[in-house]
Amino acid sequence: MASCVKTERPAFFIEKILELETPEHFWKLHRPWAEIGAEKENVGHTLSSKQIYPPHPQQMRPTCSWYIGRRPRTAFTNCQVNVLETVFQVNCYPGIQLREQLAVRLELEEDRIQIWFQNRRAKLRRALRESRLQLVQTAVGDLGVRREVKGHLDLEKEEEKGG
Amino acid sequence: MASCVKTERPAFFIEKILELETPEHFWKLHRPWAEIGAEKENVGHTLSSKQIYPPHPQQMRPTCSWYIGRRPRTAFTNCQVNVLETVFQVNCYPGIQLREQLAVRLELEEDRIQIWFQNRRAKLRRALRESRLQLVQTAVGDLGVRREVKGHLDLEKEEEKGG
DNA sequence: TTATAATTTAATCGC
DNA sequence: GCGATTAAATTATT
Repeated sequence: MASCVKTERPAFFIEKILELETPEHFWKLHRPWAEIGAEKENVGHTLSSKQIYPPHPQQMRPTCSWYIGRRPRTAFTNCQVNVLETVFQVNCYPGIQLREQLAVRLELEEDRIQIWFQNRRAKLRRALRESRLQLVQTAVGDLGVRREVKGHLDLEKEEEKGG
Repeated sequence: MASCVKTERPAFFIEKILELETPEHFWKLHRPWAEIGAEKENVGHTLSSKQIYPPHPQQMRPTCSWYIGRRPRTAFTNCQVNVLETVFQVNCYPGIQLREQLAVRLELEEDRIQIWFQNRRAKLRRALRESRLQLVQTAVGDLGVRREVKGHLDLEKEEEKGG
């Protein structure tokens, strides 16, 4: 890409820097839920904040995604979603305090709440964008239809003349 | 579901939940992106001039103008990132001079470079913080394991005695 | 397949 | 400059 073409410039300081080896990153971000040995015994009741354990104690295959390092997908209940949606209608930017309260009430981690609102806002933005786009498109379409109609009428006139 | 049972706590009035109590929050409620639907034309995106964005009003919570005026996300090429990472390994606080040089070489604005290094440092800090945390947690976990093991051993002794 | 939870990271805000 | 947070873009799961 253009960004990477070598220029004819004399050696910059950067060139020296760039000649150094690039040791790849050896640390991964810490993913507590990916730790195998760190299961908790009290799986029955959640609300243990920040202490995460494999969601499916049965399957311990190392091929599982939680093993690989991704947090297992949270399945919100209808009820939880209802509450979140209701709050969202009034305040789609809940502060930390509200998020914590929601976390307690819904028995979720505060992180899940925050992510939920982020994704929810993205969804709203997407919807608005699409509806705006559709508005434009229908407007343009209307223009096209009118032109077509006008063309047809003109053509009919011509035909009348010609006939 | 358990998440939704009503608790007996009366002190959970909706105003607090929705953060309506603080007038400061009131004006930021539920009004994102809808107000001014100004779709801006797709910017050239590479070396576009610096001031195409509305200046940020004095105090800005997440509000609509803040969203609308947001700079379109820069998509760095792999090559650009590689160079930046390489430089970062040597100097994660590049001065203005080095940043300008990088900007020229990578065909980016110097601002993008600066932001990149800021974010990169934040990432590094986060990683270090979390790896430290993990160290502590595994240490604590080890303690727990040792206690458990000791308990088991004690129990075995007891059983031996009893049998 | 779609919807959406989760991840990564560029950009923004307040300090 | 840093911490926190956001949006954008993407990945991946159910």
